[in-house]
Amino acid sequence: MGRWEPNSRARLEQAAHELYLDRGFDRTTVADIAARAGLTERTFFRYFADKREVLFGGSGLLHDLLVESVGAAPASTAPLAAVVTALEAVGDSLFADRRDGARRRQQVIDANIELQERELIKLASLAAAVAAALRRRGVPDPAAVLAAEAGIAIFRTAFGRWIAEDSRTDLAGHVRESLAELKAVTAGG
Amino acid sequence: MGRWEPNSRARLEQAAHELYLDRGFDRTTVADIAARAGLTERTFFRYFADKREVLFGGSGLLHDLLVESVGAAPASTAPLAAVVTALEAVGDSLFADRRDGARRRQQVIDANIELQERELIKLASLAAAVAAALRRRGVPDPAAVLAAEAGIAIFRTAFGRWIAEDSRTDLAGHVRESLAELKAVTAGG
DNA sequence: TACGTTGACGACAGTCACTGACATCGTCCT
DNA sequence: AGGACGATGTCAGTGACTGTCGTCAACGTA
Repeated sequence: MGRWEPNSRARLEQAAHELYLDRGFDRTTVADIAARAGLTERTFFRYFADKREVLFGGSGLLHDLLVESVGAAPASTAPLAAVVTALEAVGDSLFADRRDGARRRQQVIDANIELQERELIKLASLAAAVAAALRRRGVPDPAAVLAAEAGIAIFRTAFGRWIAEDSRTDLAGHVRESLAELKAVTAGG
Repeated sequence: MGRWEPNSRARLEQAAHELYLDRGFDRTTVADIAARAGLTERTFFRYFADKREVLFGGSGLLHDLLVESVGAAPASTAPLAAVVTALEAVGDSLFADRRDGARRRQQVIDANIELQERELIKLASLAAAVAAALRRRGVPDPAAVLAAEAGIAIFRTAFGRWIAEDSRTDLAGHVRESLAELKAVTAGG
């Protein structure tokens, strides 16, 4: 047995989520989080770059899976189709049984501007990574960026509706709907 | 004559821009800025909510003009067309003779992640305002958000290319090009 | 002219996020 | 046994941001 309780990182994450949810993000200090986890402030910052990052630990996984999935599409697939197919697959495999958790997380983020800033930059870096994956498929530059950006916009609106709903529809369905909406909008304008 | 030099806000803005540009954002303290402007740190925070906000003073103007311009389009205009037309008009009238300034500003922002976060949330709030303006025109909700989001994506890529170029093309031209690219991408995928 | 009010700023103390340097002590390896 | 290692604690520091109060010129008003 080690000198300390195991799973420090998970304990910090758990403590932070709980405190953010009931006190709100800006009324919980890092010292609070560390104390609840039975650790010190300094240790918190060894696991998380800053107070916000606790809520975005899963974004790396989404990032990797999305890039991989875009790269794996048949060579003949059109750029936006490759992105949307990747979103459907990854979204379902990653979020299928976690809607309540996602809802709570989003509730915390929606209540705080700094957290929204962090979320936006994560999404922007996701878009950049998808654009790079498209370029590797031979898609030239303005198109690659725009297809990636459009894909992320689709994902955002789809995710929002998936979270807002009570009925048991899947995320992928919302993604397909949002794609259709976007196509209608760009065709008409 | 007042008890102090006039134009405190402008002096702080000037000092901040100069320091951000040559030392970089994170190696200049608010005390530095205030001292160069002949003021105190406390006064800086009376004019700017935080250290980043100094670089985003003009965003309110862009916000208002864009919303007004979207609202002023003929009722028959399609959503995305209204947004893009507004972007062309406002972009030209607001940035026409300020490309060098915009370039320097962007250089500072691109060098610092916190500033990119702030820029992204400004753009997101711009998109939200445009979506609201579209809703006032009777555009239903998924379409309004997607058209606004698409418009902002168009603006971002257009602005990026406008800044990167040396030749004297106008911003509106880049906006039209980006729109065409997006249409091609969404039609194909 | 005297006097009260206001507005812009300074002074000061305090909180909190975040960092660097170093100490501590189980665990593991030889 | 003994030394290297890894996870954590301790401590001191910087800097962003806030609340509170004091100051003083300008301005209006009696």
